[in-house]
This record gives sequence, structure tokens and C-alpha cells, in this order.
Amino acid sequence: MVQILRDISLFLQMKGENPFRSRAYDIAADRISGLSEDLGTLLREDRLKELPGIGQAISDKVAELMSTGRLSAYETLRAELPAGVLELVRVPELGPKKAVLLARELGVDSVDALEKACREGRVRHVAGFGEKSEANLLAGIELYRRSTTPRRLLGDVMPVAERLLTSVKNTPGVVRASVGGSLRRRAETVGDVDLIASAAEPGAVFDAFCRAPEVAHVIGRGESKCSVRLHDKDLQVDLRVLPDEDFATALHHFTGSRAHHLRLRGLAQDRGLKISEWGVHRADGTKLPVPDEAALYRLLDMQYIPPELREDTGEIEAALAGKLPEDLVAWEDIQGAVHAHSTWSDGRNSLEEMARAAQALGLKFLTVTEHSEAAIYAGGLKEDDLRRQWDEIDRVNDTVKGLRLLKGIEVDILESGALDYSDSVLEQLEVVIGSIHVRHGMDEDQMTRRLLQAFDNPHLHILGHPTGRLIQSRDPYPLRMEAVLDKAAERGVVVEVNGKPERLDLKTEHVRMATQRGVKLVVSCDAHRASDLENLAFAVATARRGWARRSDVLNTLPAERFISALREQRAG
DNA sequence: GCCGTTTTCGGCCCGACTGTTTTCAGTCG
Repeated sequence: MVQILRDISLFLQMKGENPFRSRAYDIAADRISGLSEDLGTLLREDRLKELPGIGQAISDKVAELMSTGRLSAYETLRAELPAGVLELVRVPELGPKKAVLLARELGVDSVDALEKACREGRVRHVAGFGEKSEANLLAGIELYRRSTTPRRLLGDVMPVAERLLTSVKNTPGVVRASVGGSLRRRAETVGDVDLIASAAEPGAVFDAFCRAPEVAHVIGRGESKCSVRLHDKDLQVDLRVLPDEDFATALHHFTGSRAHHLRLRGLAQDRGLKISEWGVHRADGTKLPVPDEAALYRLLDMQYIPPELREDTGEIEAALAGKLPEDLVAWEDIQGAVHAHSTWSDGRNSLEEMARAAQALGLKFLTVTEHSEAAIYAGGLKEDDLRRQWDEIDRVNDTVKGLRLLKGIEVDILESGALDYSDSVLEQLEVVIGSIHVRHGMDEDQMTRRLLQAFDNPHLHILGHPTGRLIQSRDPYPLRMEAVLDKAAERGVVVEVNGKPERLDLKTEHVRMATQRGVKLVVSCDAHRASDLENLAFAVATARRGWARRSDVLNTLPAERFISALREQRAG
């Protein structure tokens, strides 16, 4: 659905149609991809066109596509344009206009054909192209071929970005510096890294940046911007350097999201203001001081919106009305980490090592949740093993002061929906996470029933990684999420926001669906080694992106109250 | 295509960079 709308936008650009018309389809695609409500429900109740940016025409098209599986307007456009252009525009450097031109002039209908045309020197004879653009296209094609997964996991990019940021901050002359872009918004995947810095002399900062050992080559460099590609996975990094008085507006501009920023510019325009990375100006050209991002939002008479929420999924309306939650869960609120494995099952570090690492992060407790017996591949524990482990947990708790290991389990939810341990064992545990690890192939009805059945076991506290997805490598198993969350709310089952970078499960939209229903959450690290404890930060970010407040997240409570809250949830 | 408490028509966000240009179009973010 979303892809069809984006393709229509491209087709309209290719035809040279009104750019605002094309943009309308992109805006609608953004809107639909960020929905935290079921699209079918919205259509049935005829509420889709009430969303900002979606009107009658696009609503009708979405309805046609949903009911018939086809869209005549899309097919008409597609037929008017040369074959293969949708593949061509995926090549960096090649946009809709040039793609159509090359397709028409040279008859290229694929990236392979385009490469051949470049190598034969035919592209340089097309009006508007030259030898340089031919060489750039070849480089773009190479990049297109190499990048099987064009976006990278948040957790993979963050360490690289923070290293680069530190060296930029340490460059003489730099006043302030920050990451921007989807990385700062903590999106689950990021396409490139944006760094924004302020300094009086950009040139010197760019010189140092381009010499960094991570940099493979410099893509481009101007007065205020420099782009490089890293050795590491072809990652592109853009560095902007501006005067410090423009830092806040530049940071805001390059943090995005584009949709969020676009709406803000519109709001500014209504107030006779013009926002750009170079500051906020009145119509008469006078420049208003914007020392930080909070000041920018104040100028627009709205609450400050944290980066994680800037997706234009309702945060702007809420901030204008003063209804944006002020108590979003934050790293500082977290008392303990949930979901950790040790050498007892498939983890790499001992219980004591895990405990000391958690303590070093400033945490007060850590729930030890090994795999259960059915997870043979992961060294799942038999019930007897579990009792021996409790002895060691007691010893570590005596040794490591200031941090408490909680006795827990990540028990398999079996195919029938039963849990993999007897009730007599489960009732002795402080924290019971139930997860699905095998038999992902069940259909939507079966899988939904399996989970609902598991919720009937009163000893289950937390549903672990609810959809089983692995970002970019395994689809979520089919599930009626509304039904699962409805019953979780009804029965007091807490739901995990798993912070492992390839999981982030629940994902943002589902977090929002959960909190809207009053379902309580835990943020977890799913740690299999000591360094994985830092995954907790990605879980917190995902929860924030889903608008979760401190009170929605149970591991903001101290250990004793956390344990009792899990029980009270199930009892209540 | 969307939108509207000045508008149902006429606006719609803004700028950097590149390469091809003799003044600007395309791409990107």
C-alpha cells in the first residue's frame, strides 16, 4: 500500500506533473506507514480522510486498492512511462527526471542496460549529461549493487556515529556538536549519519573530519556541508558546520523528520515567520534569536517535542494543544534491566559478570531469565538446573552490593499455548517472561490463539518479544495484535519492549497501541553478554517513540515494587 | 492532491551542492 503510493509520487514526478500533487502522495504514504490504528478499520468507518494530508481522492484510491487489490490510476500511470524506470531511480544520483530521459533517449530499461550504456559512452551524448555525470552514474550503480540492505540497524550505527561525534567535538574551534537525522530520532533503521556542529571556521573542521581514519573517501564538500563515505559498510556521513547562532535551527532542520519539519514550517508561515537551517526570520528579514530547540517550539506557541516523537504522527497537534505527555519514560527513570541470559543457558558471561556490568550502568536490579527446557538449541534449563541456579544467584547477591539479581525465566510458549514449566516451578519465580521461539509458521488465527491461551496461565507476567520479528531478516509471525493487546489489558499481562537492535519488539506503533489500551510495559535488553545491557537504551528509545510515559513502564520501579507490581497486575 | 475563522482558488518549505550550464535544472535532504 505504502509502496504503491510512493510509486505514484515518483510516476507523477517523472511526468513532470505539479510537484505538490506528487508530494501529496508521499505525505499520504508517510501518514499511513506511521498509523497506530488498523487501516481497514479506518476505511470501514470512513475516517481515513480525516487524517491531515489525506483527502477524498487518496482515501478512495486506498479503498480501491484494499478491496480489489488493484489500483487503476496506478496502472494507467505505469503504462504511460518507460519500463524499468522504477528500478532506475533506485540508483543514487539518478532521479525521476533523468531516469525517464535516459529510458526514452537510450532505451535503457534496467540498471544493467544503464551500466552498459555508460560503459559504451552513450550517456554523455544525451542533453544535460557529460563525462562526469556518466562516471558518477557508474559509481552510483556500483553502490546500488553493493547495498543489499540499504538501511542499517540503529544499534549497529550508533557506536560508529558516537565515535565520529566525539572526534568532531574535540576538533579545535567546535562549539557545539550533535548527531541529527533518524539516528537522533532513534528510528529502528538509519540510512546515513548526520552530524551537526557549530564553529567559526568550518574549513578547519572539515579538514580534520575528512582525515579521520574511518573515512574511505570524500563524496563532496562545500561551504557548510561535507559528505564522506566510511570504510565500514559504505556508510555515508554528512557533516554540517554553521555559526553557533544557527546551531539550534540547523540541528532541528537536520533532525527531521522531514514530515515533522515541513509541518512546522507551515505553522511558522501562518505566523509570518520563515524557518530554515539558517534561523527564523520575520517577513521583513529580521532574524529572531533561537538559542536552543526549545526556543524554536516556544516561538510557535507549542510544547517542546523530543526528537523521538518528531514523525508527524499526532505530536504536533498534541503539542499545540498542550497535551503532549511531559513525563515520557527516560533512561534516568529505569531502575533495573529486564531479560538477561548468562552462561547457564546461551549467554556469554557469568551471573556475577552480568551483575557487575549492570551495576556499572547504574542499575539497581537485573532479572535473570534463562531459556526453558524446550529451547534445547539455546541450552534451556531443566527444572533441577533452575533450582541450582538460584543458589548461585543468592551467592552473587551476597557478593555484589547495590545490585540485586531477580530470579526469573524466559519460558517457552509451546505450540498449544501452554508454558514449558510446571506451575509449581513458575510460582516460585519472581519474574516470568513467556516467549515464542519455535513453530513460527502457524497462521494468524492459530498464533493469536496460542498467545491468548498462554495469558490464561496466571504465573505468566510478561509477554516477551511479541511478534518474533528480526528486522530485515525475519518477518513477524502473523498475529492479530489488537486482540492480543486487548486481552493483555484485560488480564494484566505486561508486554516487553525488547531493545535488542534486530528485534525492537514491540515496535513503535505497537507500543502506542498498547499504552492506549492501558497495557503496562517493561523495557528490556535481551542481553546475552555484558555489553548487551546497553540495549536497554534502544528499548527506552522505542518506548518513547511510542509515547510511553514513566508510569507505563514497570521497571521504573525499585526491585521490590517491580516484583509486586507484576503480581498485582495479574491479580487485578 | 490538500487545504481554508481573510481564500472553494491559488497557494503549497527551503537551501546546498553538482554538473551542465552561459542563468539553471536535477538531486538530495
